[in-house]
Formats: sequence, structure tokens, C-alpha cells
Amino acid sequence: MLVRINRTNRRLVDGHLAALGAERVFCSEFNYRGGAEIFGEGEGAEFVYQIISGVVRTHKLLPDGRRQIKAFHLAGDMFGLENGTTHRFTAEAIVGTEVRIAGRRSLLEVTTHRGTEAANLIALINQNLQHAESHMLLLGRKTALERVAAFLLEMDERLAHPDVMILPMTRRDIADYLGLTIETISRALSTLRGEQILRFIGQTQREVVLLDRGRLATFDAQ
Amino acid sequence: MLVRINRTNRRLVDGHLAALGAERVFCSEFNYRGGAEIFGEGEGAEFVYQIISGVVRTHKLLPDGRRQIKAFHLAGDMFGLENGTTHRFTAEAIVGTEVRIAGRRSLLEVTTHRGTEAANLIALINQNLQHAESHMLLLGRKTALERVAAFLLEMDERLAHPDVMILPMTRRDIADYLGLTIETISRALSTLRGEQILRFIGQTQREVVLLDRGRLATFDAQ
DNA sequence: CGCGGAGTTGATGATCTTCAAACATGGTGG
DNA sequence: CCACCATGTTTGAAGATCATCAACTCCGCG
Repeated sequence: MLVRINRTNRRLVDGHLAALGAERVFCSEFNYRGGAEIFGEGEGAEFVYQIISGVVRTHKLLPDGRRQIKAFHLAGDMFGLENGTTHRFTAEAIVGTEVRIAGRRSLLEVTTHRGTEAANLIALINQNLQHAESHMLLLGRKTALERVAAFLLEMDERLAHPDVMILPMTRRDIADYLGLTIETISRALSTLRGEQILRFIGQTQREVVLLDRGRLATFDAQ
Repeated sequence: MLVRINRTNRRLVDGHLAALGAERVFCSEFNYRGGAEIFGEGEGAEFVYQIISGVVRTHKLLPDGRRQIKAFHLAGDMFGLENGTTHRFTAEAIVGTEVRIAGRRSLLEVTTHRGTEAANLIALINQNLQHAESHMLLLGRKTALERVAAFLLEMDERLAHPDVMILPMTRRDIADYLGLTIETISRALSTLRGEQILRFIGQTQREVVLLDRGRLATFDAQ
């Protein structure tokens, strides 16, 4: 998986990318060999890409090597557009691939200085996208215990780390969120309780105290 | 899960929704009881919602009742914003919930008549979101055979139903896309071949002929 | 009090993974 | 030219994880 970039030419092109960023977006073209990395997770998101020909895969990795591919991108598809300044995925060419590249900043700024409404809207949809993407990794590659740990950490985070976390949803809701069954949820919670990572308040089993958030995080992958 | 909507009042409010659609978006407020359906999958997407207080879940259902919850929405969260005219999810209040509502058309048209670039950008991100959402259902609730059938149908669709479908990715790529192992992919393909639904051309096992797309679709759920 | 909904726990079972072996292909170098 | 090796794929056997089935508790409520 060596990175081998063959720059071919730089010229203004039209197409979907141009339609997005309008005429002032400068587009150039690149070629990647099969197996080449186009950008890596965590790298700065300088460019947005559109495939002229070839196939690209975008994926996330867990530290132990488990991989979740988010999508395969074919000719005409765009990828690499992020809300923030870093890529949330790694993109690799599967076969020899030609891409068209536009600067991200010019593209997003087009909308920004046209008014904050559009920018806010894009940020909002992008948040949803980001959440869906990380949930795909959870559903595709995490174990039951990892999923439950991730769920508890997500809720704790979103509820601003309360002393007592009151879960508004049933075990069935949690199960259907995490792609498991209610019994598996219950067993995972019992395991975490046995590990002294959490305890329940009252009889309802919906009020949770996280006793050790750090150790809980080690139960989640990454 | 009866639908019990208690309309409380209608008045102009400020907040994130207003920030999105600017001042001219008319916002009203509604109350839902726990268990109430706010909108259903497939219904027209007339409104966008922001939670004032309470909790909402959004989910997709398979015909046999398997459910995948996409997200839990808490106070401050927005949901129900779709690219097309219909909702891709069902939204239900988990507990008593107050929401702020804005008309979708006014909100999206704000960006549209400000320039097509922003609208194109939003459409693009929304496509990614839509794909991620349906993939979450696949990863959370579909069996191995259903996933492979769905994958073949997706590729067939995106390659415009070719006579011979040339898969550019390895079995490992397919496995990591579908949240399975290469052996399971291989076994599922062999099963489908045994069912006379597909056959391989040549020795490479990457060139597939779909012999019965209709029957293949029955192997996928929904 | 009885009933239903929600949750836990145990026993069993199915699906999918892991481990292993075999085979084909394609490239490399003697 | 062919041995050789890495990569990719299929298939079988064994094993682990999670699902299913079932029993039980707890609670709220008419």
C-alpha cells in the first residue's frame, strides 16, 4: 500500500466538482495506482475529489486492525469532503484511478460568505453524517461489550457527564440501536457492573452511575 | 405506539432552527407524549424538528419487524431534515417531548435561491448520509446472505446492470464493507451460485453474471 | 390481587468466525 | 522455461459469540 502519486496535468475542467464550487474552483487531475493511499484518516482535508475513472474505497480502522469500509466510490462519485479540517476516513485507490481535485477551502468558503444559513445547514447534515459513519464502524466491527461501552460513553458525553445518568430508553431501544438483543445488552451491563465500572441506582435499572469512565473507555475499541 | 399530538402553541422563536433558516422561517412548538410517532418512514417531509426537551429515536424497519435505530436525539438536537420530499426514517418520542418545528421548504429554499452551489453541496452530503443510513440497517440487522445479496444488487445498480459485472474489489474489501469475513463472503456467493442466481466467468472469481436479479432481491431483506 | 411491561439470568442453539488445508494465478528470478 | 512465493479464493471442521427460548423477579396499575 505504498503511496505513489503520478501527477499528470493541471487544468481547469468542468463537471460536478465545478458545479459545486462554481467556476472559481481550480480543478486539477491526478492518477493513483491500485493500492495507493489518496489520503489518510486524521490528515488535513485540503482537497475534495471526484473520480474520473477507477474505484476508491474509504475506510476506518480500529487499533487492532479491524477495518470498516464505508463505501466504494465509482466514476463520477465524489469523496473526501469533510466538515472539519481533517479526514475522518482513509481513502485508497483499489485499481488505477484518475481523480479530479478541488481545494476544499475554496469550495466551502463559497457557501460561507454567501450567508451563514447554508453553512449552518451543511454543518448540521455533516454532524449527522459523522455520527452515522462512526456508528457504521460500531455495527460492523465491534463486539457486544464494546458496543455497550461505546453507548454508555456516548450518552455520558451527550448528557454532559452527570453524576447519575438517567437513560430514557428501554433495553430494546438500546439493543436496536446497537444491533444486538435485549438479553445481550443486559448481560453486558451486568458484566460492567461486576467489573465495578458502573452501578444502578434504585430498582428501575435506568439510572446508572459511571464509577470509572477511564476503565469503561478501555472496554470500547479505540 | 399511538399518535397523540398535543398542539400547544404557535409562535415565532429563536434558536438554532432560526439560525439555519434565518428570520423568515416560521417556527411553532409542539408536544408529544412518550411513545408518540412524530413522523413515519415514507411520509412527506414537510417539517424539520428541533428538540426543546425530551428524547426522540429515529429508526428504520425491515418488513419482518427487525429494527435499526439510527440515533437518539436529545435536547438541542435537530432531526427530520431530508434531501428528498419523504422521510427516510420514523421518528418517535421516547418520553414526553417538546419540539420546535420549521417548514422544510422555506428552509431548503433559503439556500437554493441563494445559489445552486450550496444546494448542490447539500445534496451531495445528503447522498452520503442516505447511503450511510441504509448501510447501518444492513450492518445492524441483516444476515450474511442478505448483506451479500444487497451488495451485489448495489453494485449491479451502480454499474448500470451490466451483462458481466466486474468486481474491482477483493473478497476482503467486500467483507470489511459488509462487516463479515472473507470466508463468509465466499460461502454466501457459493450459495447464490448453487441457487443458479449468479455464475462466475473465467477463473478469477471477480467477474459475475447475475442470472436472476428478481430472485436475488428476495434474498435481501426489503 | 392479578396482569402486563421491563429487566435479569440460565440453558440451548444457530450463525458466523477462526483455524486449516487446498488450489489457482501471477510475478520474480535462477 | 519453470521453480518458487505471495496473494486471492474456496471449502471443511471446530469453536466462540451472540440469539433464542424460557423462567423468574420487580414494579406499577387497574
